[in-house]
Amino acid sequence: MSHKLNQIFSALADPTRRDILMMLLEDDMAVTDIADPFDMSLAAISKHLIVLANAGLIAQERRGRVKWCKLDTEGMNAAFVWIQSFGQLDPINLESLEEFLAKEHLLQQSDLV
Amino acid sequence: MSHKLNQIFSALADPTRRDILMMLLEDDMAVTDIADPFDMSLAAISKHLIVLANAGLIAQERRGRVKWCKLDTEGMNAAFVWIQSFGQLDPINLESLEEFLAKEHLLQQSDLV
DNA sequence: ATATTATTCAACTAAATGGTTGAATAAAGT
DNA sequence: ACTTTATTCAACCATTTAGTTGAATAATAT
Repeated sequence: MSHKLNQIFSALADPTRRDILMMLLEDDMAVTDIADPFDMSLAAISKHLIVLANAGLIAQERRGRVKWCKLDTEGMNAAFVWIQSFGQLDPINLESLEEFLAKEHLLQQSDLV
Repeated sequence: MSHKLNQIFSALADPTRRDILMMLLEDDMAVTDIADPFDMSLAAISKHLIVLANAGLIAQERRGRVKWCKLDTEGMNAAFVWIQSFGQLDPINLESLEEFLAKEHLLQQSDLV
């Protein structure tokens, strides 16, 4: 588990990789198209994609000669959950929010983190 | 801004540093006390703390010969906000949660992200 | 069959990272 | 004054990382 968080956070630490994730929010993309806007070799982008895939931040599927890349929520979720469980967050205090919602029976316990 | 996210995520990518942050959830601590449970030199921990401080994840204040370390929410919040703004998250859909709470007037708009 | 397109592999390089040790600094206690 | 305690600095080392280039593989198009 922890070693996956290592991979996830370290994948997110690179601005090129964060940019790629943002691009994939729009739509699934082929490797070449992802590489296009970057001032960097295709091989470099290919490596970045492998890092993202190993972290569970994207999924890749080969169709013909094209390898399609799409977001995988697993990695991002793991990061989100860790930070969330850490608490101490200004914008929304999730701990108390969860407590509140649980009390109000607005959501089932199982729906919460 | 982006360069701060680099520092934050890269700081979070190391398990020792994540452990340190968890320890600081309990209470503020001196460098030596933080180092104690780790099978690692004091100097190594000192470096980890500098990385955490540069990322805005902890704040350090020297009092006498002791340097006290405490959590700084700034870094964690920045990471949280980035992931949040990214959307696509399973466990709690914050967008709709915010909308819901706003509608219900349970929280003021200004309390939300 | 041949050329083009999509992607990765392999070998290399420069820089960053995470650790070590021993010495240095600085404050407090005796 | 001297010693102990708290922390960092400096120099070093091994490993990882992010990039490069050129060749290799594999599928599609002509």
